[in-house]
Amino acid sequence: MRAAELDIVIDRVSAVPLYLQVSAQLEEAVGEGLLPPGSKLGNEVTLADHFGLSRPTMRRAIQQLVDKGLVVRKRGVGTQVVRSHVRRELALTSLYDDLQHSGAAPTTRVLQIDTVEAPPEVAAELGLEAGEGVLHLERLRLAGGEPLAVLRNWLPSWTPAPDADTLERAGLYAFLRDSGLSLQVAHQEIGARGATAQEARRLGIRTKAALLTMHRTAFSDDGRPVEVGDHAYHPDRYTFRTTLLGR
Amino acid sequence: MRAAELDIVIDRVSAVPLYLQVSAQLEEAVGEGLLPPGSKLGNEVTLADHFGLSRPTMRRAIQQLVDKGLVVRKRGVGTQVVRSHVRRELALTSLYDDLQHSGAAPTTRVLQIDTVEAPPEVAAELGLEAGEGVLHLERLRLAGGEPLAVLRNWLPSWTPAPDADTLERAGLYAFLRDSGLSLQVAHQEIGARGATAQEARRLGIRTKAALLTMHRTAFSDDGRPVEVGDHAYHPDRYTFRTTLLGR
DNA sequence: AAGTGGTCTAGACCACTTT
DNA sequence: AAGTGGTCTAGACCACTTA
Repeated sequence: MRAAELDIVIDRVSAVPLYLQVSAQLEEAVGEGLLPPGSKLGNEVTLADHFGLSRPTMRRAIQQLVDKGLVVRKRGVGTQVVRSHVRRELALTSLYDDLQHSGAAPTTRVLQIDTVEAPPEVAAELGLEAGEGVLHLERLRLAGGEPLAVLRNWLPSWTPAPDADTLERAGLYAFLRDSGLSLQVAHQEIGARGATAQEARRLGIRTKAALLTMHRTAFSDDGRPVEVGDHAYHPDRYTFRTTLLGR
Repeated sequence: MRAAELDIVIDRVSAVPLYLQVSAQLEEAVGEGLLPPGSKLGNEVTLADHFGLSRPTMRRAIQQLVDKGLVVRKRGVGTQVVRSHVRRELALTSLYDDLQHSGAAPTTRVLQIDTVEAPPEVAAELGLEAGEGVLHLERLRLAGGEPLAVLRNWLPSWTPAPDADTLERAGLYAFLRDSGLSLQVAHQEIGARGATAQEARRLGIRTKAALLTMHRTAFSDDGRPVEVGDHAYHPDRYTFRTTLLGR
């Protein structure tokens, strides 16, 4: 099926941008197999016309799919659905959100909430003086009752402070969002190392067993660092998925 | 300094798109500290005017920086440089390219090149029948003489076949690029596990020690899968860096 | 009220691929 | 030659933030 034959509904009253309305419905069509791997979408101008959009808007909708790794475009040829099963992308959400969306019934056990002197590296990343007071969180994330990850986080003292109850109900990112702090970008580094005795105990693995680690600094929409995270994942129960784009 | 005061040179004859010319020079300015963390860029309309560009083009240049996690934008406020040291982004390049750019003097030892029956999972990912013949590569990547990663790759039989010499000189991605195969998108999954005895021997670590793993499927610009990679990295010598964008 | 970025339009010209 | 995506322009109107 060509994209032009799809049932795309456009609501010009909605607050959702047109290009997102279209790209979301195209993405759904790819997911449902209405646009099977290898099929062509049809050219931008025709599609724009068909849906009653300008070419830039239609183009932007398609670009969304390119950025997600769902389709590829080639000048002179056209736009085709990538011949692969779709994978969930890596987005700026918390592990809690991720799990909730995948229906894995995540729960959180708060191990510690306290104010500490910022360790030098954390202070540097948060743009604070060494030894300045920061909020320190330590949580155990579980899915289906099984331990999934040990989460350590540091927040500068100007941020609102969550309590254990909030964290166990909603996750850190949701709390920050609800506090009016919109996290816009994060830099993260993914690696591996052996588990410490404490981590091994908490995750139910052997000491020195492989551990998947993620270190992250997240920034609010005014560019200030808001959170440093240092997480350790059970290697059999978590992986990171990303889509890479060339040229 | 505001971006409007920067020495931005625009060459309208160049084949490089204007928005890339501008974003590259802005990125450089951020890297050099001419636009320090927290500083404002100035509004789009003024900048576009100043550089003699239309607003959409100027906007696209700035969007490039947003996508790289260098700046954040906020409606009603402006565009500010993120308060962080810049990190290299995760791009669709080979490990070989990565190392070469960082000046770490990478070398490659080809351990094996042969044609094998595709393992079921690889066949599925390459869109082949199980047992179909595929090219199988096994390489050891070193940096500064130290083993860095064990690289296993599978390519469908319709792709050109590199020889050991080519792989040791240029890397797999460069070879494919030179063969006219442009890799446009890749889906990858990053995880951790314990090293097998063979991997441990090759990387100079202990059996069952932590290993950083990456599994990848790369697609050409016509959407066909071109390569499956299964890599194991020395955990002390390699990490993955990514930038995440929200909302 | 003034300033900012977010979205959308309706064109234009070009580079590349295929027929 | 025909068809495709890539780039660029010159506007318009809107939503949000700050003063």
